[in-house]
Amino acid sequence: MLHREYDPKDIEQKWYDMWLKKNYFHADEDDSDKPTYSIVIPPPNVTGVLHMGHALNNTLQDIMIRYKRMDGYNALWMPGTDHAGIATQNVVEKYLAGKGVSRHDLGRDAFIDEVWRWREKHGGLIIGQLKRLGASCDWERMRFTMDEGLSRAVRKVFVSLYDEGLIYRSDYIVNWCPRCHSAISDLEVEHEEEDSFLWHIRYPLADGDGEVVVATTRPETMLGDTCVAVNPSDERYTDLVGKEVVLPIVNRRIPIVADYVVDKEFGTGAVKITPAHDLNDYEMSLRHGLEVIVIMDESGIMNENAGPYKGRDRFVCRKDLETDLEEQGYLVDRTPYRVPVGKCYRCKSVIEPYLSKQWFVRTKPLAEEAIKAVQESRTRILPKQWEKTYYEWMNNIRDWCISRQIWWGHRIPAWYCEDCGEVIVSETEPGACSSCSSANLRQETDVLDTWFSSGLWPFSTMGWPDNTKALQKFYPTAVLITGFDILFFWVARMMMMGIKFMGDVPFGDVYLHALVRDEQGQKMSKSKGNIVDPIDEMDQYGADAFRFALTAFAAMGRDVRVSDKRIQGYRFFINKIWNAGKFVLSNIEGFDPKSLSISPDKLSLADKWILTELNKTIRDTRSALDEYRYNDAADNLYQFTWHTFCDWYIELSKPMMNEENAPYTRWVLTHVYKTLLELLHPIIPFVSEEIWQNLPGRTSESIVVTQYPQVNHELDFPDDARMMECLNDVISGVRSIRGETNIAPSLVLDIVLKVKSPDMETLIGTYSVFIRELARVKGIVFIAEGAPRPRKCALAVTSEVEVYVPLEGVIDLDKEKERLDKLIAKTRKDLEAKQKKLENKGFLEKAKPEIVEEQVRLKEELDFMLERLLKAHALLEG
RNA sequence: GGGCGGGUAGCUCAGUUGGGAGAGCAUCGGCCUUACAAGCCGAGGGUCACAGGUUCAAGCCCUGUUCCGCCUACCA
Repeated sequence: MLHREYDPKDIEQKWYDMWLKKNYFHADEDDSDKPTYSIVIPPPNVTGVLHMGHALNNTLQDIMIRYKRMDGYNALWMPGTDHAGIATQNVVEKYLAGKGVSRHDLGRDAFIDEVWRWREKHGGLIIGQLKRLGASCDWERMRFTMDEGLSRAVRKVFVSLYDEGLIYRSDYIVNWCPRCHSAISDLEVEHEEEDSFLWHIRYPLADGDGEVVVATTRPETMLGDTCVAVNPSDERYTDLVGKEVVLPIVNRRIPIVADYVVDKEFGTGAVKITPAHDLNDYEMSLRHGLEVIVIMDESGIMNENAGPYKGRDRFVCRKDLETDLEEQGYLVDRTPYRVPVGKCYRCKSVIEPYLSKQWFVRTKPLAEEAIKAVQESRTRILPKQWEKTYYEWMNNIRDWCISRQIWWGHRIPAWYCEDCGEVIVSETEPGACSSCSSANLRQETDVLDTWFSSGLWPFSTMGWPDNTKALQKFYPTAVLITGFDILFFWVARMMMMGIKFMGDVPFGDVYLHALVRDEQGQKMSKSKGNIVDPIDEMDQYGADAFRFALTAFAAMGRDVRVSDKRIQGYRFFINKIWNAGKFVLSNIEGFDPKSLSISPDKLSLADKWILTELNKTIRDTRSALDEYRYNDAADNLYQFTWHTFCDWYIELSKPMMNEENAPYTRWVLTHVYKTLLELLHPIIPFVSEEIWQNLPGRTSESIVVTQYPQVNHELDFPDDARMMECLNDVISGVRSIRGETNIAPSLVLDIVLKVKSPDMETLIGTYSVFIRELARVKGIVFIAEGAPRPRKCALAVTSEVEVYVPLEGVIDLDKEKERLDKLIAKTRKDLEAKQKKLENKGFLEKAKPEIVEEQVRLKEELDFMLERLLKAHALLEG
């Protein structure tokens, strides 16, 4: 029996524990009977806590996995966490700072030990939260990107790409975060426009008179200038090319060169070139063989090359330099200017383009294959509009900087020979130099970008590089479900790596869901203070209501806005389901559905109707889930549960409970409700299980492993369903009259029905109990089609029936007139539009015949209604 | 600069080959009808951003305008 009131706290933990105990979530690679369905989880940061994005993402995955598991698939959901290099290192460093210790105090090995300890202590948090949400991952397969197995995969891939020349080490301008003390990839830089200035600075010619004025947004970099460039076709400067200017303050002589990339229109048409601190400038320096001068250290502090500014922070230097330039007459102008500023996505520090030696992946050849895979539909990207974005990025892909100057991560498997300088890249530590046999080797201290290891996730988690049974069984995965924000970071890289090392795409579908925003559509962030905590939501409304809300929000390709109000609305929905369960259970005590054999002749019209509606819901829900139309699935189920099953069928079933066919009603009631719970289970696992376990006629021990509902063609009665709709229309008609003319609900009415055919009269006669109970009617009198209409009645017209409610002594005549006036006006309007359409020759000639036919039918219906309404109105007067 | 998405009821949003404008919440009126007042019954409310075009027919397709949001970019 169910508790009187639904309380999520009573049931969620209980069932999750049971599911784990029964090992339902485990997918067996030796099971050869079932078709396979697999998903790998986007691994959350090991130090992270569950946020709304995770909640949405994992709810959507869980829905697919539970659906497929119930539907007979060998369904694997591979779980795990990501070591999140920079993020985790930052967290642990902050923790240590609280104790007054820096990572340098500890040293590399001790610090890494500290991070592992941190992970032991806090790494399980988010996993527990996923369980709270109901995630049905195969937990015994839990992986971590720093596990020995996955680390082996990383080394193998690195060495293999290096041997092929697809990984190389080179000096290049990278995005340097002076706070993280590391290079980061292009993707990890966030661009923002900020108010700043454009400085115009005078560079005097070295010999004789004259000067060149350059414009810059970063004046401090002039300390590292090694030339001034102009466009070769710029006549203003033709004579100056080849001459030298003197760099103010530092008094270095630098040449004026001509280069085609210089924009004549911008500023003065002359640009200062700082090869060590700007990508364009660096590339230009290669073309012209220029000197390269690094003027800052790794913390963004000016170094000895900055002369008098040595030791000052880069922004302090900018200010001081400006003052000095002005005092010495070099500053020509300073105008307000919007500049794009790159910031570290982790710590928001301003990124410094910085010349350093880094490791890169040559991505072009990998990207080509990844593009082809999507073009050939071996992988589908959904919603489709993201395909273009994917192509765009892949086509313009730049080499990927994979080295990070931090400690927490996969250490790059490269060693340098201290004697001969040879670089040895190897999966295992080499004993001696491959070139000179020296044992004097030093390992690379850099670690790899975290995304390098996540890029291998779909196969490294399954045991690669060993050719495991899991790989054979579950690779490629069916779908990757993730947020669009990591399409490049992660999805693109998995595509490249999967194709390269497995020879096959990592997933058949990529479903990209939207980002979760707050009610105002703002991105959630700690600084804005608009974070909605999923755990709070679950505490307040229960995991099921929360999941259902997320599912209903997840319209394809749209932002997801969380609204407390809506989540609460779905909490009420769960409550509705619960109460319906109480109703069902209280009416089937001692009833055994298996004792009955169901045949159509035993079923009432209402039974046939609800069974037909159920089939439709099964069809719609399945196709919605198959196509990742989550909100459609949720909406369909919501509509059917509340407004079809509860509002109508349960009410219809009440009077049937006392009839002789009551057992069949009980059967249908139980069957429909049980099926409904099964349809809902992937979305609301806990409450569906709780109620389902109380129902009779179960054939498995848990809803988790019961067959997902299939359309039952033997219990499909579309014609009967239409008849039932007619009856419902009569009920609605009476209710509408009641509502609008202020008839007291306690007043039981007599009505007169005028029907089109004797068949209809028989049908209504047979099921008049429905009308009597649901519309609160006592006497029903039928009159024939040709008979005179009763006077002084309110009228409701349906497509098949005219419903007369005698007014005298019952209702307000004027109210009814008003009501009819409104109806007449509306019907007239509809009719006019319809008529116009049907008088249009073009329509009759060109529209599809079935469309025309339909329009004619609708027009006739409107004609019929209007005529009745007008007559009723006239009769009111009499 | 390039690309993408959006502007539909007071609010938040659905609307799948072009063919009767929808939901939830809010609002108004009436109900303790024995599963549920976290509920039931009834009702009101929209020139589908704007302007053109294609079509017999446009919220939906095309063009332009405008306003928002996001992604991307080496114009100092």
